[in-house]
Amino acid sequence: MSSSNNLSNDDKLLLAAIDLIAEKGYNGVSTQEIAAAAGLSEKTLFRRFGSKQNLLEIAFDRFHYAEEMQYLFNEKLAWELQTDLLLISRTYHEIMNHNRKMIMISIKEEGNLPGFRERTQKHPRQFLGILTNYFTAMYEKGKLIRTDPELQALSFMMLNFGAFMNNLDSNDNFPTVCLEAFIMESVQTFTRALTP
Amino acid sequence: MSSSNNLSNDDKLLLAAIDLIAEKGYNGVSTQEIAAAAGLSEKTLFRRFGSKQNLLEIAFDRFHYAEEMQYLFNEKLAWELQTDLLLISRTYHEIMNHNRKMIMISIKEEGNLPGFRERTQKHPRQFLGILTNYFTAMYEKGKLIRTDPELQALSFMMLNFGAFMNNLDSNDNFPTVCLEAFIMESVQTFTRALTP
DNA sequence: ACCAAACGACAGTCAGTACTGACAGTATAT
DNA sequence: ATATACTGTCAGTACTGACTGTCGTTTGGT
Repeated sequence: MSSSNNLSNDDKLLLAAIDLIAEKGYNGVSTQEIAAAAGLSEKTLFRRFGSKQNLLEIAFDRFHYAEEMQYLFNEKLAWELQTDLLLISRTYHEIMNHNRKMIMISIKEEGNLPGFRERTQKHPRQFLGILTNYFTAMYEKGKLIRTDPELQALSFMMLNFGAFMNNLDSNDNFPTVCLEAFIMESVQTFTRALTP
Repeated sequence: MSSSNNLSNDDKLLLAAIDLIAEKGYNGVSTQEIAAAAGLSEKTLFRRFGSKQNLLEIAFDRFHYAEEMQYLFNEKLAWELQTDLLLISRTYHEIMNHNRKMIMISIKEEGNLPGFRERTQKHPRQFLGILTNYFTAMYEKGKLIRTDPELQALSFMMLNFGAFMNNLDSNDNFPTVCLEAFIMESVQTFTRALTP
């Protein structure tokens, strides 16, 4: 009745693992808890995944959304700074938010489970590359002042990364600031700074 | 020979605890490891601190540097955007870097040991307040365009916060970008955007 | 109805961990 | 020398956590 989702038992376990490990850390959560949160027995957990570590590993691969965003830019860009930066900023937060639990895990567990950090940082790297190319192209079109495009791209990313990290624990640390207002203000700042 | 620092035994334990917990997390480190890293016996650890949790608690209070920065601004500000933002940015990174281990702990252990997060966020909050006031004052002096000073201050902080978080694990994730160049570029961006 | 695959309940193994107690060693101050 | 205030060693307790084996029960497909 209550836990009659149409999820497979495997997915229930994987999602429960992600939830709990993101919250309490890998060493802060027991296989009992994970199984209980999934509404299944601990035995099933080990039958299906063999070990706790393998459970997390598979969970990570299964639910780490790695959508390609290359096309998103090539198709949708208007080559007008303000609207493009808005699109980029929103897309960034969308993707990061989609993977927020994985990012939380990769940050917390970087000392214990090596290799996770790299996976969650594919997107940011890709973003940085795309954004750098975008700035370069905009400069060549005469729509941007002369700057170091990579440093500029990094600045814009760090700004959004900082905002994302600040909202990660969802109990907003800095009061009364909604993300949308923040995005619009910061995009306007960069637009004003970079237009010739 | 090797571990003949002139630190007290208590401080050796506290510093070892901070090092290891920041790296592996509270549940990822045993009291044995901490004592061994301090070059002391586990028994001494418990004799002096009673419990593992109390050890961390005291370590946090003892080595969480809470320097007052209010004066730093009131005294040193030149009321000229670029130089002031540079000062603010560098001061921010200095303080955050000084407390990097504590911040790491507070992020990793937020789900397990409540109350630590708040302590490490006193500085950021104070920073935000001061910076907001600064922007307001600068606007009244006619040296700033009209914007929401709090949002603007938040943007500037988030940018630096993002850069700090990105460098936290010290194996720089985004290649070949030194902090100083980043600071100068981002300050220039904000200066250009905010001067009338 | 029947079979096979998956599941749960239970007991149990084994290593690790926070923490304690008893006893002995070492330095310094008087 | 003696007291004091520290230490380290070692054995041990109580508990938890990852993981396994057994067996009976459930479930879905034919």
